Amino acid sequence: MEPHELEDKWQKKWADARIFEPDVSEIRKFFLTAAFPYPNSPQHIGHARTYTTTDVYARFMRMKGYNVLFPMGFHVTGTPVLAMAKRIAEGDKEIYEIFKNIYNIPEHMVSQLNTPEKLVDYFSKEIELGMKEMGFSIDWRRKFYTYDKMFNKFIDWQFIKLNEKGYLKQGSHPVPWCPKDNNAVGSHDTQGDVDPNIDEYVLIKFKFGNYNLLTATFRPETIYGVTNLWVNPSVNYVRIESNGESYIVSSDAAEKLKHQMKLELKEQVRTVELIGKNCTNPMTGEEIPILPADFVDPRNGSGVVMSVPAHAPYDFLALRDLKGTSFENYSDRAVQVIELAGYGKYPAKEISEKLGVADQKDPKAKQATEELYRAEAHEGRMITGKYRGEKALTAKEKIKQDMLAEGKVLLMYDIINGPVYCRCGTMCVVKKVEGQWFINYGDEGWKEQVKECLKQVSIIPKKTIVEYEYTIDWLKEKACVRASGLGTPFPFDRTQIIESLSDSTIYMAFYTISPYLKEIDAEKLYPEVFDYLMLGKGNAKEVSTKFSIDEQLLNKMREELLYWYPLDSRHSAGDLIHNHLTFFLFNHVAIFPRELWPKQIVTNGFVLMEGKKMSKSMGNILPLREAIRKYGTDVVRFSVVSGADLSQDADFNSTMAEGIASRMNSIEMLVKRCNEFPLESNTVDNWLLSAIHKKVKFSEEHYKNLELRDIAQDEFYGAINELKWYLRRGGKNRKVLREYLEYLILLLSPFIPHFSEEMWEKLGKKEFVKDSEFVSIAEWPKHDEMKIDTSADLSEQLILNTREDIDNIVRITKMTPRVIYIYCASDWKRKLYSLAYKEKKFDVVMKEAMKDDRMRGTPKEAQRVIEQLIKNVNYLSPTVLSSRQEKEALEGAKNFLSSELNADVFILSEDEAQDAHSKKARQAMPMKPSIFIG
RNA sequence: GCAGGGGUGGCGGAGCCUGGUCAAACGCGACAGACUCAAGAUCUGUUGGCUUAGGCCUGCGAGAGUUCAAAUCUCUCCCCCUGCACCA
Repeated sequence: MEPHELEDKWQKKWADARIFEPDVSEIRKFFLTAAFPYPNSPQHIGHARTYTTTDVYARFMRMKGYNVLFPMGFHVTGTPVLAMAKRIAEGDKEIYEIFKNIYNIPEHMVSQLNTPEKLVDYFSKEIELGMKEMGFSIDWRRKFYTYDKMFNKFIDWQFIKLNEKGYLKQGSHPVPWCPKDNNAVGSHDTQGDVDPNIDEYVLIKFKFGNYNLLTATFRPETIYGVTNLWVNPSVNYVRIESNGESYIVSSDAAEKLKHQMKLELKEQVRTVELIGKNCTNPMTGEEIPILPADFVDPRNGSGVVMSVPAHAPYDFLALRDLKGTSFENYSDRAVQVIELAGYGKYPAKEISEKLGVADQKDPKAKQATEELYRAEAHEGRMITGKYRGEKALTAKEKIKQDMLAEGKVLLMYDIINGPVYCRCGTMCVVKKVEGQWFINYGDEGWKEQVKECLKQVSIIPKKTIVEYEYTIDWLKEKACVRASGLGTPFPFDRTQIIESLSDSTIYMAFYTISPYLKEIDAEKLYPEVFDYLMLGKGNAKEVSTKFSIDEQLLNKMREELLYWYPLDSRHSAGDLIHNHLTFFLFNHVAIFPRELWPKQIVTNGFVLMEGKKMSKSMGNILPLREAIRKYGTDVVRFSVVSGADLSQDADFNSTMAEGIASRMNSIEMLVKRCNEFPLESNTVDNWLLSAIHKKVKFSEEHYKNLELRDIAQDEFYGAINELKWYLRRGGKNRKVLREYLEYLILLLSPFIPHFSEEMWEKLGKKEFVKDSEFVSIAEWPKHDEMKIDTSADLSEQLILNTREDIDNIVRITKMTPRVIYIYCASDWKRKLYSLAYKEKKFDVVMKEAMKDDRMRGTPKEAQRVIEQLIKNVNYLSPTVLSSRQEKEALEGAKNFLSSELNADVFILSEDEAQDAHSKKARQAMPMKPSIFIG
């Protein structure tokens, strides 16, 4: 059967039997969720990693006997789809190209996706189909969209709760802004998808007559070393008035400052009115000149720069460049502010000369600046001013605060990776938004509780715990609303929309009640209703009467929540630790009682495509549904989760995918043929049974810890190799094979469920494990300790070693063996082996050995054997076969060896060796028989 | 800068927490052989160097140390990747 027929067949059967639609029951539950998708593009194989990991886990837990709930919804909050719909409506070429070439959506379809709703509808359906084709065991009855009315009411309630706790606050906040669109811009709003980076300049007021020149700097601590100011003669400067004061800045800066403070634009100021005149350093009171420099960029900061030639290479260079002009007499002045090991009094000069920087236009000036700034900030110490002796970095902050308090400076935000342009073509600025709402993740008491919570959450992989700890410490106020976007209006200012990372923190609880909420008019979902449903406040009767909602329904929902919550496992890619997953903890701690806090978080790495990161620009995105069509669901499932350890990136490539398919094929052949095998037993039978029971024994732990890669290695690739070896060794026992396969299919079922169902069906009535209509809900097998057979394992190991040794000899001697004698070591050597394993010391073993009559007879030989054993004392295994067992094992493999090597094989014990062989035979050691090739 | 993750055979990638069975799992690639008219697929073997008896040597970013013994532990250094927010 074609993979796709097979997939359809089982997906349909599962759906018909509703085996993934759990309800409240007596059975112990397991509730797990994966981060829901944002439907602004088709999902690719990378998205499938998290969901497949979750699904494998869900399927495993289901087989372990849990009532498992794995729901899914769609996150349609925020601005990207808005921006996308707008671009489509406007006929933006670039987006049409992306849709056509990368998403494979025909052009006539694209033009219809011109509203956010249509886009969401299109992509969410596409994604849902993909998830269904992947065979994810999702309960689709619980699906919702975050712009559903009922969800809005839920989020409304959440924010009312946060406010009650005092976790919401208002303040001002700088955001990247498009002055034309009058809107905040994210990376998806900018040309080339650039993410604007905002940094803070300190604007220092230098008194100039009745005005102030405003210089912009990142290094206010160098104020003590200012020798002059710089203005660019070819730039337009203007006078502005704000807060009763008058300032001079570049006209570009004035435009930007408009968005950050109230100001009036006054007259132009010609640079000739400035250059050569003096102004006053507000810190030192010193009079300093205003000089011309070309490096000053009017678009950066204020367009006026303070010159600190001792520490700023540009300033030193610009001064030096004045030589030969009328300002020549200013050209060699420097005041040292910071002391730095390895530098003298004039670090900027020293580094510029060291690097051979020609002038202020030389690109090397930038390098010199970066190098010196880094060193000084990190290791430099103040040698002047109030904070003399302190580190430059700490002094910087203190000096800034002091001057702020004294009214000597203003602050200005600027985009430091600019200029960044909005898609509309306008250059973005920074706007200081007043009255911005925040969730105060900086609240110390809250942080403490979250840390408490973290202690009781099982974090997988363990090593990511530090990242959560770090994030909890580092989080501060998080702006939680935006002026536009899809989602829930903010309850305390309905003109604002709650942004997407803030409305997705406790939605897991919503799944428990979402199917029932659909029966209620959303308008009735007042906060008190959720108080009851989520927190058990009040009682169903009251709520029912007050809001005319069916009491039974309320009880039912409360019951669902209490049954499913807390969440047993949360899954996402590792990049969300720094925001979503930590917010998730914060919000649960804030809103829910301790017993409903999450139990586990699992994060995973990404998927690479043929070794490279998938990206639109590389054009190497493999859409999930295309991958399914090409390789089949189970192959895709297997590839994305088994290619790497959980936290590492997995590589998807076609050779690997084909390899998986061909191995599945091998298993299928055996399943089909296994009943044709005779019942003939062979010494290798016990080994195969031992192997499968070991797998059963150890795979459970791997599944629990989501060590999916190990499962793939041991249970899939390992099984193939074992089966191959079994057949090669002449194994052909129908029962043994069936037993192996029945267990194996159970172990593989969470990974490759469609294939497993088919094999489960093909195997027919089970003879060794408990049967079930679907392997997907079959009982997880238990191993039989009795069948784990150490001596069978050792025997097989012995045969393998012997085979390899013979190969080695043949290869080195280049002879064609016609007859092979294998001599097994005597039992007295095995006694020494066990002694050596136990005692590990030569003299102890030797002493013990001499108590034995046989060995006392030939002390030299005993000594030689002990020496050898002690030499490799750490390689010895705890148990060892007896001479008889060894001979039996080899005897059982005689035909195998004989036919593989095309030679007559004789198995003897070393005592039976004669003549020329006897010397060689004496070298036999336990588990390493001596070999004589003739 | 801060935080996190890495540097292992031609490549991907285990192992390193709990030092010895590590010339290093597993896979890919390459080479040789079988099958085939041939190619592909498949199967068998080889794939650091030396070696006519299962052995020896060199090796896991660089350097130093601890140890009988280090890819594995400690220290120093170099290099690479990711994140740093209001954005899903």
